[in-house]
Amino acid sequence: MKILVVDDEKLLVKGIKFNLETEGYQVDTAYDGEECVKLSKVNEYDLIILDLMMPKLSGLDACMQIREFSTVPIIMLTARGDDMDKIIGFEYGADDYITKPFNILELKARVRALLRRSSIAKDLDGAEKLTIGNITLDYQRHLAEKNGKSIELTGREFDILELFMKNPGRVYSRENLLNLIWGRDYQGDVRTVDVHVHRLRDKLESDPASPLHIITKWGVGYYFKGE
Amino acid sequence: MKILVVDDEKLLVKGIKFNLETEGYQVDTAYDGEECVKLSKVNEYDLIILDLMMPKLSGLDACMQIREFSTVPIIMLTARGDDMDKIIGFEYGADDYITKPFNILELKARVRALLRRSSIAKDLDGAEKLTIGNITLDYQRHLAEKNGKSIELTGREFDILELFMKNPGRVYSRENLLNLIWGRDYQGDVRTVDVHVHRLRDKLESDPASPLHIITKWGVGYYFKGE
DNA sequence: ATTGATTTTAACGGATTTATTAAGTATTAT
DNA sequence: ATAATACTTAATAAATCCGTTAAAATCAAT
Repeated sequence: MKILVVDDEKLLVKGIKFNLETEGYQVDTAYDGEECVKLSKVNEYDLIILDLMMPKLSGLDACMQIREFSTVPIIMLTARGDDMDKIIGFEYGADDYITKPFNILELKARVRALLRRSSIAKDLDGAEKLTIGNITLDYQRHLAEKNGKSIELTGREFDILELFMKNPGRVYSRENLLNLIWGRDYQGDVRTVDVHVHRLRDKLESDPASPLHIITKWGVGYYFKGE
Repeated sequence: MKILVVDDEKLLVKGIKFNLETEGYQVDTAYDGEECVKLSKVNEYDLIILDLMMPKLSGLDACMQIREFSTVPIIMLTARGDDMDKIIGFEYGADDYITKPFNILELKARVRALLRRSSIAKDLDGAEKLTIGNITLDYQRHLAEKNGKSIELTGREFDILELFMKNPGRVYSRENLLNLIWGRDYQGDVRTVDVHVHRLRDKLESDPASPLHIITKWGVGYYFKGE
C-alpha cells in the first residue's frame, strides 16, 4: 500500500511518515501542492494525506486537480475552524478530513478505514469493480451490472452512480452533486440533476417509480441504498 | 467530567485544580509522569493536562505510554521554545498544547473545547454524528438512529431534534423554537410547534403518549432528555 | 371533584418539492 | 456534413410536507 503525505511542516510530515511506515505502508512525501499533483500523476497511490494550507497550491486546489484524473482516496488535514464548512461538505472531492492538532492513533484508524473501504474497488482478478449489494460498477467497461445483466451508462450517469456507490447512505444535495460532478464553476439549473437521476432510475431500478437504490431524501437530496 | 492535572510545580497544579473545580469539573492531581500513567490506568478520565518537563517520566513519554491503552484527550503544557517541534511535529499523541506562562481563561476555553469535541464525533466511516443516550443524529445520512434502527426525519423534525440534542435538558419555549428554527421574522401560530413535537415523538418514542426523550415542561415548553 | 388553562391528537388544504415528459441544444461519431 | 447520442431546459403532474384548526385529553389549582 502506497501513501503520499503532503504538508509544508516538514517535521509533521516526517512524524506521519515514520508512524505509517511502522504500520507497514510505503510512504512518499511532498511539501507543497504542486509537488503533490506532480507525484500523484506519476505514481499510483492508494491514499493521499493532504494539508489544507500550503505554499504554491493549496490543499483544496491540489485536491481538485487530482480529482481531474484520479479517484484516489484523499484525507484532508485542517486547522480547526479553517474552511471547515466547505470541507465537511466534501465539495472538493476529499473523502475524509482530520482537524489539527490530531492524535496519530486517529489518523492511523482513518487511513485503515479508507484503505479498507476503497480496496473493495480493486477486485479479484485485478478487474476494477465496485460492488454494493446486487449492483456492480465496472470501471474498465464503463458500465453497471445488476444480477449479471449489463446496463449501459452515459458519462454523467456513470459519475453520479460512482459517487453514490462510494458513499452509500450519504445524502447529496443537488448543489453538492453539481459541484462534485459538473465542477464548481458550473452555472446550470439544479433541476438537471433530477433528470439525470430519473434516467439512472429508469436503467437501474426494477420499478423506477418506487426505487430501491437511488432514494430521494425529501427537501435534502438523493442517496444510494445498498440493499 | 473527570480531569487529571499533572505537573511537578505543586502550586500551579493547585491553581489549575481550583479553577477547574469552580467550573464544575472533578479534578485529580499528580506530580510526576509515573504517577500520571498509573492513575490514568485506574481511572476513566475525560481529559488529562500534562506538563512536558517532569521528574521520573517526561510528559511526552507519559503521553506515549497512555496512548498505548487510551484515546483520552491530552493537553500538553510546555515552556515556550521547549521541544515545541516534537510536540507539533512528531505527534506523540497529544491533542492540544499550551505554552507557559498561560492565561487561565485560555486553559479553561481549551478544556471546554476538547471536552465538547468528544460529543460531536466522527465514526470510522467519517460520518458526523451526535449521540446523546441511545439516540444518534447522523448528519450525513440526515436521519436519527435509536438502538441501531434508522428513523427517517423531515427537514423541520431534523432541525428541532438537533437543537434539542445539542442542549439536552435545556427547556425551549414555543416562541424560542419559532425564533431559532423558523427564524426571527416568522409570523406563525405557536401551536405549529406542538404538532411537530408530536410527530417527532411518534417517530422517536417507544410509547409516544408517555415520552422518555422529548419532554413537556408544563406551562413552559419542551426539552430533550438523554436517557 | 370541578374548573379553566394547557397540551395532545387528528384531519385537511395550501405550499413546496420532486417526478415525469417533451422539446431544444450541444457533443460525438460516422 | 449529417446522424446519432447525450445533455439541458422548461412545463406540467404528482407526491410530500407544513401549518392551521378544532376537538379530545391532560394537568394544576381551587
